Amino acid sequence: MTSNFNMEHWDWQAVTGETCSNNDAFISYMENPEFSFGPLSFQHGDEDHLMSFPKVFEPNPNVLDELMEELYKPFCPELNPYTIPVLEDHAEEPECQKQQPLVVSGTNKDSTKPKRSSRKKQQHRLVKHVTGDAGLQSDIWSWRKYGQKPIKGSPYPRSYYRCSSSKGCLARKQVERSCSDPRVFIITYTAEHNHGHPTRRNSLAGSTRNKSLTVAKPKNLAYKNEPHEVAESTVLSPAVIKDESVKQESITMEGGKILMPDVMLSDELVESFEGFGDLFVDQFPDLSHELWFMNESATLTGGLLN
DNA sequence: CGGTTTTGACCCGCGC
DNA sequence: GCGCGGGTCAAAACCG
Repeated sequence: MTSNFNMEHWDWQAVTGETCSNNDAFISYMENPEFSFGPLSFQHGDEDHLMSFPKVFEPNPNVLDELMEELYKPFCPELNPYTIPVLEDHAEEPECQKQQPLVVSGTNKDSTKPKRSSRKKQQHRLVKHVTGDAGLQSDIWSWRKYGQKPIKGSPYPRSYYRCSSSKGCLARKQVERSCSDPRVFIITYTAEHNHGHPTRRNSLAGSTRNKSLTVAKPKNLAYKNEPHEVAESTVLSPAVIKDESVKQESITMEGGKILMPDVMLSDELVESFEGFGDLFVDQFPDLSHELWFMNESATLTGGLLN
């Protein structure tokens, strides 16, 4: 969002629209007008699509109708001239980081526990490419890291996170650096949140330790013959994990229900909301917690940049 | 105290 | 059948 863009010029009620009543979609629509992110992937029926917006776009209130049409196109692929089909496994992804199908449930140490489902059962996956050094973004969900593994062919390990916003939530995400562009982080989301957006984040206790980001060479036999020099880890500080800059947002559309796996807010958007809070709350009292989130995001951003 | 990260071990699918 | 590679578990340590 450019600095001369005034959020107050927007007809927020119109942008929300009657077909977009939930908060998730609303926030996404708020993000869309910026058009500053790259390709936008989304799913419609069984097909994945990739849509590209202009990199530079300065919304003009006078063309709101046109913008509205553009905004709704992600959810109506047949209307979107930018739509192109994409492969399940992120076609442009380097070979070294193509993923195996994911496993759903836990281990089988205990025979009473449910067995892992077949890896052939491809779970629905959403892939985002983000940059961690450009703008700082926030992830509304709370994630708890539960594992990290070195990836063959990539100098960077992959980190595994599960949603800690709600117990029993199956949502997971994987974070890894792109081996082709270390500035780019590849975030893969699997499963869906079975709960609404948290009205507040979980405690940050234990999440702010300041340890070295380097990763010890794995001792697993599987890697004993591999000079796995981890020069720069995929491990991010918790704040960075929650403040990735989104280059690509994924949207799932199933049976007419719009599912937002995650909502990433641009730093420019956060800036736009400075001084806009009162107006926002007046018009959307139900979304006041989102505003709280954006304010916190701005705080996090400042803290990281200092 | 309740949340997190770290990390070695374990488990499983798949290719050979 | 075996080994590799990737995903998860769980104990320990850490943090507010």
